[in-house]
Amino acid sequence: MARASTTSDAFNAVAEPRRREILSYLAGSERPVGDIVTALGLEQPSVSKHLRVLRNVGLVRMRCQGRQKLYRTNAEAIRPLYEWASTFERYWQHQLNRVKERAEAMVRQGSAELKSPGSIELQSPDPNPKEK
Amino acid sequence: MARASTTSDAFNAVAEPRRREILSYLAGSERPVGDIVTALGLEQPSVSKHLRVLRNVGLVRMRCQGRQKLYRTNAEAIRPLYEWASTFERYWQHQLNRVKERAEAMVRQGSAELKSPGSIELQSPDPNPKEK
DNA sequence: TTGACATATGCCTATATGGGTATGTAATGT
DNA sequence: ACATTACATACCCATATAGGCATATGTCAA
Repeated sequence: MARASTTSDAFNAVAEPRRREILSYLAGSERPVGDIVTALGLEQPSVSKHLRVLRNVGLVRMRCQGRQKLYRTNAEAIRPLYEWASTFERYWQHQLNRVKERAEAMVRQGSAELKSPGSIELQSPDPNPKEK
Repeated sequence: MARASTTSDAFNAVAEPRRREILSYLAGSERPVGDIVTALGLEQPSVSKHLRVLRNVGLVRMRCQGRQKLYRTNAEAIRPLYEWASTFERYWQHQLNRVKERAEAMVRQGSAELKSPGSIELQSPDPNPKEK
């Protein structure tokens, strides 16, 4: 079978970069579709489709006002993502400690294996370092 | 064009439910592929492919040990998701306050529009309530 | 070397998508 | 009524899957 439908859940809906941009843009204040089109530089039908997906999973709410439709992001629907990610918080804290400890140990024994003890790379570590 | 590649970033990789399961399973301790297969009840080639995707975006690390390969989730790579989601934290708190205020106002004036003031639905609100 | 075990890849298929373009529809203006 | 504005849909197409199955690769054991 193919990939799961983007309309299935927030995780899939948010996997699309443009939809994340839309969500950020619509956070805080409601806006008509046209504003999104000009703000993000996308084609109008494209925006409509993304909004459709976002609406289906509850990530945005819509309200009609005359001939325009005002959208705003429903932040509440992002919470499940937040909670899932925070499940791993304790683990990345562990990793932080492990790295720090190893770094300090190396510094103590004057090892040159660590290039710059003051700027330990944590944001984008090498995906697959040779361990041992 | 089609949807963005799942190997492009963590958001896409995590959109797949099975991959989320794998990440949870591999959080905390490293495990050989076989364990994942039996634990999650997936086909071995399927697991290998998911691991490949997860590795490409840095969500898991791999280490060889004899004829097995030990995988563990790299929690650090989940942080960007966490941070993105937490961007919306202030908004869902706003919504919380708004709902609470309305609820309290209704309770004060004895309105019956709110069925049960004590259990305000926040987790899965109606995606598109008729506003006005 | 031969064989068993642990994983990774290759290949094929059905499907879901996102972009682009054209068109449908509803609301407002003249 | 007619034109215009603001969106939503329909349709077509190229593409990236994910699943299932067969097979290749790498490692250890006898």
